Amino acid sequence: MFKSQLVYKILGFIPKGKVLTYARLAELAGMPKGARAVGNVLHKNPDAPRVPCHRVVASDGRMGSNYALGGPAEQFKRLKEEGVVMIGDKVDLEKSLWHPPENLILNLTNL
DNA sequence: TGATTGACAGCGT
DNA sequence: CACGCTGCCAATC
Repeated sequence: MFKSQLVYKILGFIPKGKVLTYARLAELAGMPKGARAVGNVLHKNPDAPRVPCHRVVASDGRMGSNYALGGPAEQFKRLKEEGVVMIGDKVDLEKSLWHPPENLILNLTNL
């Protein structure tokens, strides 16, 4: 059972206009220190089309460098269109960082 | 089975 | 404030 699957699932739960950092995503996936692992998993990204990776940003609020859908500019534009608050060329994590509901966390734990 | 990789995070300089 | 080094985890070769 690959944890990546759980990561993808969580990504699917992220509402429009909100983003999640790799660290937070990793934490939700059960890897408190596995931000890198998450990145690696997404890098392979066997389910690229069904995974909104553009809603995943780094802890600084910046997006991934080797983004696969068309580059950072594309991701940036898309986030902006979704309603994500941007500060310069970064994301305002204070306002656009998704706060996952507890029931969802319990659900993930149950998985 | 073991070693290396890779879309990161955090702290120090 | 910007840049660099180290630590971590899972997936892949």
